[in-house]
Amino acid sequence: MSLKTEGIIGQSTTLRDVFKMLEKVAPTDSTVLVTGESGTGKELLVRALHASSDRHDKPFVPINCGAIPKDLLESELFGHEKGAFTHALRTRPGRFEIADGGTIFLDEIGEMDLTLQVKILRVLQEKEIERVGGTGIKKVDVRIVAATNRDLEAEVEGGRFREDLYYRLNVIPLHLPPLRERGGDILLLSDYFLTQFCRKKNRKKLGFSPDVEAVLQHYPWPGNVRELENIMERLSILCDGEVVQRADLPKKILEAVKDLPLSDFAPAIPAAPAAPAVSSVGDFCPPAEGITPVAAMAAVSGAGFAWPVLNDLQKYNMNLKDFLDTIEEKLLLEALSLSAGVKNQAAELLGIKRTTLIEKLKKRNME
Amino acid sequence: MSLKTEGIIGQSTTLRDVFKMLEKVAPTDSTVLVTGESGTGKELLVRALHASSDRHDKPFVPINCGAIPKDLLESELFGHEKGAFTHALRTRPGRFEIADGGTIFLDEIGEMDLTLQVKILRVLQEKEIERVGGTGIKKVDVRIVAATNRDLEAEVEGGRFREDLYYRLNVIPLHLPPLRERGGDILLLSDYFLTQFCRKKNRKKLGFSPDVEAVLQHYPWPGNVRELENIMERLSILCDGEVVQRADLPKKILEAVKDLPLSDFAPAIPAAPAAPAVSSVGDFCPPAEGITPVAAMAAVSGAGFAWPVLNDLQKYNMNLKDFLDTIEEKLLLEALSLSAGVKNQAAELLGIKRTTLIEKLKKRNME
DNA sequence: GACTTTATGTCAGGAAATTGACAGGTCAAA
DNA sequence: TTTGACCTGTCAATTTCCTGACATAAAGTC
Repeated sequence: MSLKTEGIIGQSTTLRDVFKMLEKVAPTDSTVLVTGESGTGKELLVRALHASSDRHDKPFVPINCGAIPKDLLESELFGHEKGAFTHALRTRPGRFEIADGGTIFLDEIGEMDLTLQVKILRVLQEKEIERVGGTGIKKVDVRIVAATNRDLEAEVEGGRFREDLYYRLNVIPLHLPPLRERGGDILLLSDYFLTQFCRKKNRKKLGFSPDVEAVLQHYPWPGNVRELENIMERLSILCDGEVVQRADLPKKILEAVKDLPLSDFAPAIPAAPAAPAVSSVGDFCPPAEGITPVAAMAAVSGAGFAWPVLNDLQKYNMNLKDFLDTIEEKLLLEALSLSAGVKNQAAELLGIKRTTLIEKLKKRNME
Repeated sequence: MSLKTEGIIGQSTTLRDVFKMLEKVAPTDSTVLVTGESGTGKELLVRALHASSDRHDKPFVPINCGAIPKDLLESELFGHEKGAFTHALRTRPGRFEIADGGTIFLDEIGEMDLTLQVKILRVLQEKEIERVGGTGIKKVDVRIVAATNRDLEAEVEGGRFREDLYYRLNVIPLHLPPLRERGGDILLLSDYFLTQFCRKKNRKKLGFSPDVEAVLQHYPWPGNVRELENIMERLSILCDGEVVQRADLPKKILEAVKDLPLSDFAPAIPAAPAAPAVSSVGDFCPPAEGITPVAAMAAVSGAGFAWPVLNDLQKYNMNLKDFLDTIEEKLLLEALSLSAGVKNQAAELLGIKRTTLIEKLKKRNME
């Protein structure tokens, strides 16, 4: 089966195909390795995988291995006992424990330390973990899904990634091609995101004029899905009519496709026949329903994270500054919690200087 | 019927009762007026009302009349034609048009200008609107729900609110008593919010120790539901075990109830028997399901707005500064769009000085 | 004990954000 | 034509924020 799967996934070029495969793979509990450029929506895909698996009502625990300082990552994954290291003030469970019964998503696994790789391997083989400074081992039932935008085979060659771990992870490889190679998906995704944003902003659903569709399909989307999502949000704010016109698109995009004649109405690549959940039946954005492949994506809506809107700000009777300050405070708190109170590490998590963190805390009389 | 409703609503003291009434009122399309202190969850209630009405798949359009500068409010509600006033660069539809078929929620209606009140009255009576500087009138089918924390009768007395509008709005009055008068709801809500936050953070569901329950019920909650929500989020971050202990609570709360003996385990007010959707059956936070009264609330989950978490930040590979900057930029854009490009008004919307807005735009090379 | 690593707080200089004051443009009504 | 009500941008003074440098403490290693 794994061979067959490999073949199909390898050839698939549209999101629909990927999701079809997803449905087959989802219930199997196999380890999955997702590859693809930055911004191709790997997390989106994995969330959909989890949502359509039998584990869907258990935790989905994503962790970005590249974003967490490596000295923190181990205790983050496996937890630690009180006093395991300096300032390990209290015992806290690791992500594997939290994910027990569900799915853990190891994003950017290519960035992971060689020493930690061994421990991941152990979880894969023995299904058990040990906390940092821990006394005993604990059985866990976790499905592991990993993702990377590096070429892992090359990393193995270069000795930066353990070969045995690579083969353990790579049971089911899923490749997410960059958006520019998935012409048929572009309109599907554009419509999906635009609909989402319109709903969030309580706006009428927007449509695309034919030449906008052509432009969207010819633009190379260097930022992949992330960029597309961004553009769609922008349109949901800035576009005035009920149909997005060529002039509404950002200059950057129009520049990039300016060789495309305005009269070129016919989309070069026919749009994949949209699944019902996405096609525009009603005048407004209906709540996502059904469990079709594309709906699986809708089900994980917000996977791209819903950025705050002005309305949220008004709801709390805040001005811009207070609002941003509040968000900042919440993030400070969370970072401190994650690092068990170690300011040094909390600062690193937030990507700010330690002294800056201290200043921010002082300003707020925190701790 | 309206009389009977009034009576029951007037007497109800728990959320369950209010939601029961909601179910009766929701399908009727009557105009509803919600009263209650700031932070009692008026918007939450109204969203639930909309969600359980026949209009649930049409737009729900909230607008905070108090937060929007009054010269903007009219064009915001009714839209405007191109050139209707200085810098009305383009024609844009008003919220009433956007809400067509659905529900519009006029929050803080007590703050509304007398002149605008007349126009609202007209919508109520004639079901038609006219854009600012508009050429013709347009029929709309919108359910109007209003809310205020002022004493509208007193406002009418004082001539600050039109009596005719008051009676038109006040067909079905719903009063949301402050949290401190709804002892039985406190645990229900606490559990609900805590569950929500745990799910968002991929954490195991947390429980309360008996004396924590007692404390929560005795604390006067001056900030009402908003404050409670805030505390629950804090706990979902800071609490380490699987059960919230007395020591986990903020000092402020412990101070306020310090006269309560530690041994007073028995909750003074018995918790309302929790509906299934909220009671903790599984170990983890299951997705909300069902359409019971309390589930109506769960259905509008996120009504309190999901604040960003560290995970979102990592997902975008951003540091704290970039993240906040991005949010800021999105809000700037939206404010500018809402004010049709008038920086003066956009600044007011954001609660910042006009010059500050200009600087921020300049920094980003926007427009 | 010497050395390394990792944590901590303080502080001052420079960078950046915010704001009030100024100067001016446009439009419509008087 | 003048007046008032808007809007606009610029600029310099003030305030706030960020960071690098310094001084120190606790723990582990050789």
